[in-house]
Amino acid sequence: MSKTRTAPTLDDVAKKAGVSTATVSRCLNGPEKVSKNTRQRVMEAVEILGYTPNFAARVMAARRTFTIGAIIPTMDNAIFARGLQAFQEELGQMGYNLLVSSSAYDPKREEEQIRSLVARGADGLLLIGHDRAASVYEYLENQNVPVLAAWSFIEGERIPSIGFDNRKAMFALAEEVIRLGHQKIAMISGKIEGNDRARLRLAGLRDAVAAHGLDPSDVCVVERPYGVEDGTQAFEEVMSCHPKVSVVMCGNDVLAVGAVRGAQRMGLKVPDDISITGFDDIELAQIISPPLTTVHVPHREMGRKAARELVNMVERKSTGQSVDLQTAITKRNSLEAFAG
Amino acid sequence: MSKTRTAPTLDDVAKKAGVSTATVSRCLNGPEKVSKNTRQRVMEAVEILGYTPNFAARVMAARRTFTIGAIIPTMDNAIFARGLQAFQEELGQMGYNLLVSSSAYDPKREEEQIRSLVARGADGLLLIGHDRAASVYEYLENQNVPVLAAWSFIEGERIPSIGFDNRKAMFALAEEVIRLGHQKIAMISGKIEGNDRARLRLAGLRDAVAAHGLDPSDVCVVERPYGVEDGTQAFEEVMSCHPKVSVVMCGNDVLAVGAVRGAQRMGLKVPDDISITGFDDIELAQIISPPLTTVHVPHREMGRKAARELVNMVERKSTGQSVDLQTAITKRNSLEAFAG
DNA sequence: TTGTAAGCGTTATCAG
DNA sequence: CTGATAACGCTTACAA
Repeated sequence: MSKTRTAPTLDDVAKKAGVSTATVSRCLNGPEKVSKNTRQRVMEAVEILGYTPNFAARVMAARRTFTIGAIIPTMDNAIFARGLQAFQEELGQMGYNLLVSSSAYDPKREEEQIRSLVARGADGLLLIGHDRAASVYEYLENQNVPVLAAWSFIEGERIPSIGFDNRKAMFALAEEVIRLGHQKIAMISGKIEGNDRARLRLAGLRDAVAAHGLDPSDVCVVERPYGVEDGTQAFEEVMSCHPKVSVVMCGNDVLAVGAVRGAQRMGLKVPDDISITGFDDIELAQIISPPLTTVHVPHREMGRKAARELVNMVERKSTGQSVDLQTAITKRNSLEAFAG
Repeated sequence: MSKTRTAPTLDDVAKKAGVSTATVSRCLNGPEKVSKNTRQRVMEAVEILGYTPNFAARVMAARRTFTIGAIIPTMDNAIFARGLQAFQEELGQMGYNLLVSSSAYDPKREEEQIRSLVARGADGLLLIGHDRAASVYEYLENQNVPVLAAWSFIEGERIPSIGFDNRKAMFALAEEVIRLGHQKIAMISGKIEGNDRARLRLAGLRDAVAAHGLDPSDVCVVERPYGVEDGTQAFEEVMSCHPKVSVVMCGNDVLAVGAVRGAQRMGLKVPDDISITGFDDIELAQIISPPLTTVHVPHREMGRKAARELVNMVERKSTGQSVDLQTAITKRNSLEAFAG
């Protein structure tokens, strides 16, 4: 008779309170639908038993979870942290929970996580960016789950997006760089496969180069996975292959921080000997010295707006409104006029 | 008749394949229990329909989720990121999923999240540290869910822990500080309520001060929520109230980075005018200049070990083994001998 | 206001 | 190897 104890159920509560399960259920969900007396008895029983409703059962019966799933490329750094935090806060205010998974920038993993979150009954999904296999979108449509993309605004994609124009943003920064007299430009980009942000930032740079009569094929591009150390190595590679480069534009601030460290390691002064730019304007960008000239992204606003829009979609109040948030160039000290 | 399409179920698959639901279920779980022919037919149907098993239903029937829940104080910075990443990777290898929530360092929120994760059927829970209301532990025992604490090793607590001795670690760093001739010491601590790591780090500092014949009530302590800017403000406060302080020991690296910036803002050179120490040895510690002297914590090892132990507990192969990981002082440049 | 009972989509037991 | 069928714990008409 050493049966392992099992969590109490609705039934246990009902028995202890001397009512039906339906009544207990009502107490818990819409307390106003139950007389004060019974409610008190029920709540007491709940308290004594330490009852917590079984989520799976509730989901099955109610066909709603009030939870939103989000899949981000990584939680190993700050790029998505701030926006996601705002996303979660806003969701919380609207009575929704957030479930986060990270895909480690791996499309396969992302697909698994999407399926897992959907199977778990997420009422809606937040995804980062647009680049993914068509089959994923088909699956999503089939499952009839509202999905919103963030961190990238692109019109005419299969899902609406609350984000910003990565191409335009990088274009603007590159123009500034060129205006400052730089001609030999290198880029350290994140991995481009399945990553429209990286892809479009590079495209934006090429646009600007071309627009100013320089040769786009002249810009030296190195593609790296994500991480400070990757940035450092990439920087060293760039400088050894192309010593005449006067500015290294990085696909994000983390790579840029790595690049700055690479420069320091090589005994190069930033920005005197070499300019470096970032993208995202995470906290790190101001902390490193020299502080980074970078593209400022309205992370928190994006998170909040995405939360509101996604919930609207879930509640069928919207079919998906995209919004193009404005970015801005934040000038700090890592970029300077070409003195060469 | 504009019925919104609904995700396909086991039943749909069974019909399409011309078999019973039981067979489909077997196909999906233990493929070897089904003849090759039927399996093929079933898989085809699954494919065509784009079927994904409903997680809630599965959980209800199987009474297992193969998911582990973790509640961390914040995802807004790197302190827990690295360890958690390792935790997730290890879980993945063992066939488990991870669900993460963050409590924003709020005990109430943490309790909600615990209940939510348990209700969601988490097979086991990872919590950070030990300080929480007894009622929480009672609830957990009542629910019969294995729980493990991390980031803090304390013997004799209600749950086993895979972590390190925060008190001892800070004691060691403080001894080093004192050995270097510092006598006027200040501490910028994280919020202590419900946070044993913060509490014990402060205690460790006081231990060391007392052990060296200094007056513990002489150390100026300011307690702050978490964040770079909090560290900066705290630093300014400390220096204006206690200008003779020669070293500011911070409860974690984020606060320390803030403190360094505060010093810079006040025109103080670190470490010439003032020494600053951190705790955790996150990536940021090496990036800031001067790089931080801090306590190195074996984040990844902790994450991996915690994953293995928790899964053992879930699978009833262990009743909970604690482990005390070793920390070490990482000497960089933010701490120097007292020159006054 | 409360109770009864029919699902919700799986898995698992037991026959065949 | 396969098929019925009984759980699993909850919500929600529908009745009372």
